[in-house]
Amino acid sequence: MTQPVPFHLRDFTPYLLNRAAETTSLDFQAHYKSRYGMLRTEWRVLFHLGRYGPLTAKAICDRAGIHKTKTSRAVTALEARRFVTRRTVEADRRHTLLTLTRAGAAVFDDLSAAAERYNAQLMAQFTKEEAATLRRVLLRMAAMDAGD
Amino acid sequence: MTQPVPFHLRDFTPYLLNRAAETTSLDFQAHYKSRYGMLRTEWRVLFHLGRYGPLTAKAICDRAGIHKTKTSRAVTALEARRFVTRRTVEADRRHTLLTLTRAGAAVFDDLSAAAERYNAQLMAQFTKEEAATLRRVLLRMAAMDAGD
DNA sequence: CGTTGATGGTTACAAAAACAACCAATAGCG
DNA sequence: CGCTATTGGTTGTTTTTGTAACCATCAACG
Repeated sequence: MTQPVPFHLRDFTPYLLNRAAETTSLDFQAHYKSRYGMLRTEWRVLFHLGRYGPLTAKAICDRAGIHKTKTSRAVTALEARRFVTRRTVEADRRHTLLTLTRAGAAVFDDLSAAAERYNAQLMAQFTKEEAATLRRVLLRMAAMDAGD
Repeated sequence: MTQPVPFHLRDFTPYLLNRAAETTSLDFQAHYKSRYGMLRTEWRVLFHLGRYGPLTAKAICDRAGIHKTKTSRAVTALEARRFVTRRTVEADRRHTLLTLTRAGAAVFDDLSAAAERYNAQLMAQFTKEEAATLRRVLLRMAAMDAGD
């Protein structure tokens, strides 16, 4: 019972997205993995903290779409490397505010610059219109209408 | 040392790709996971076999970009559920040719139809041009110029 | 106030993936 | 032939992730 016009895997968007995501992430991984021994989740958390200021773990979860256990472990690892510090919010002792240390901020500067360069180089092969369309479509698909 | 014009995570393509890939994959996962208890890799392997005929494990690895250990284990699982059969190629006994059973083919038909529907629904919110651009850009990024 | 229910966050355990070592079969070459 | 290198594939072991249960703190309502 094969379909009349079987559709190719190349036309299945989730598959394409996964392949492209994997390829580009693996490429960029070299930066944070070899230089700083970080995992992807740790890099994401670090980026959020560096870019969007001190945040609670919950805020990172919401903005970055990372599960709270993953975030918790990433923060533990980042803290062990002395890239972030935790501080309990006295007004509501359930929250802990996360801040980058000076060392963490330096890593963020280095990596975010590398990310920007990588991104520029990656997108250089496409036209402005293609890049704009890609961004718009992906944002919509990821339901990233607000925040990140 | 914050950058003069810090760039947003929303502009970092690998991040967007990961978010979109995760969102769509999680959506579609419901189909093969709840109905057939399959894992993503298993679904991918099954799809390749259903769509592109009997293949060796190596061929699947190359075409689908899946590591050989993952493929091996996926095949073992699919065989246990009697969705595929292995047959050693006598001309070169290192190869084993994988084929879908009737049951496996039925699952493929069901799931590929579901995939096509899901994809159509996902892309319905975009214009033809957007969809075409997305496909072209993703194929290029994933370096999927040949095969899948 | 006191009890119930959220909420932010961590920890314990199970599932899956990454990585490396391994085995059997074959190709290539002296 | 016989030795070494390569190839297709599997298995073992360690990391990483997912899932669920848990703890502490606070909000809300009687």
